[in-house]
Amino acid sequence: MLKLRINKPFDLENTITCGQIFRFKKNNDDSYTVILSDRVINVFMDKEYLCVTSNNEEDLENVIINYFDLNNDYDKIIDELVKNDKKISNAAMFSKGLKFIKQEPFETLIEYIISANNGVNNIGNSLNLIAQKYGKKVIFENKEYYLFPNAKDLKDVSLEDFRNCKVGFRDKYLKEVIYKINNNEFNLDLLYELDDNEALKVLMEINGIGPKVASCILLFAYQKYKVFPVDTWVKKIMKSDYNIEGEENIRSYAKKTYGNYSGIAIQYLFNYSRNNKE
DNA sequence: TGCCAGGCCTTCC
DNA sequence: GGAAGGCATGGC
Repeated sequence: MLKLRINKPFDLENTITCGQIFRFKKNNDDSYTVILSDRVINVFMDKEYLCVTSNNEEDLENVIINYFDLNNDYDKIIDELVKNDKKISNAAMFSKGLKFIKQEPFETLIEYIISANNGVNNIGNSLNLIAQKYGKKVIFENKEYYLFPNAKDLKDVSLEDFRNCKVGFRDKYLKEVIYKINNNEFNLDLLYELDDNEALKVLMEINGIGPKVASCILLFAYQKYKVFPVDTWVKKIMKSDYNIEGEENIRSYAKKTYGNYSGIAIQYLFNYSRNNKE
C-alpha cells in the first residue's frame, strides 16, 4: 500500500464527489474506488496520510500526485484570490482542500458532451455502460472493472449502440466527434498548444459542444485555469453576494478580479453555491 | 405527474 | 442575432 504524507489541505471526499469526475464508488469503509485512465485505485485518508492501493502499482506515487494535483500550492492561489476579493473567502474556505483532478482529455471530452442537460447519476451510468462494452477489463480486489475506451476502441460504435448506453439524443454528437478524431479532423493534443480563446473556438466547432462544455473540458483536462463555466449556480451566487447579473457581466468581473485563476475561483463559488444550501 | 439535471441545436422571426 | 421549442433518460 502506498502511504503519502499530506502536509497541505486536502479534502479527498469533496475532491472526488464535487462533480468533476463520475466513475467512482464510495465504499462501506468510507474509502473510494476510482477508475483512472490506466488503472483502478482504492483511496482513503488515515490521519495525515493518503493511502492508496491499485491493480497496477507501477509508478503509483507519481500517478497519484499528478492525478490529485497534490504538489500545486492552492493556499497561495487562495491568498491571491482573497487579496483581490475579500468576499470570496467564505467560498474559498468552504472549498479548502478541493483539488482539481487532472483528467484524461478524451474521456473528459465524452464525459462533458454527455453531461449536457443531464444528471450526475445518468452521466456516470452512461460512462460505465460505454466502458463495460468497449473498454479493457481489469481485475482489482477480485472484482471486475473496465477502463474507459479510447477513440479507436469506439470507432465502429453505432448510434443505436450509443443509445443502448443511455446517452439519449447525444448519440450523434459522440459518433461525430469520434469519427473526426479517428480521421484526423480533430486533434485533442492540439488544444495544449492553443491559447484559451482559440481552444474554446476549436472545441465549439464540434456539434454538441457549447461554451459550458468546452470550458469544463479545458479546465478539467487541460488545466487552463483562466477558463470558467458560468452556470445557474454561479449566476445565483453572483447575484446574491455580488449583485452582478448576466453572463457577460459575470465574465468581465471574474476576468478582472480573479485573472489567471478565474477557473479556480468560479469552481469555489460553484461548489459553495451548490452545496451550502442555507 | 411534472419538473429538472452543471446545454445545445434548430427553427423562426 | 435573439427568442422559443425540442431533445432522451432517470430521479424526485
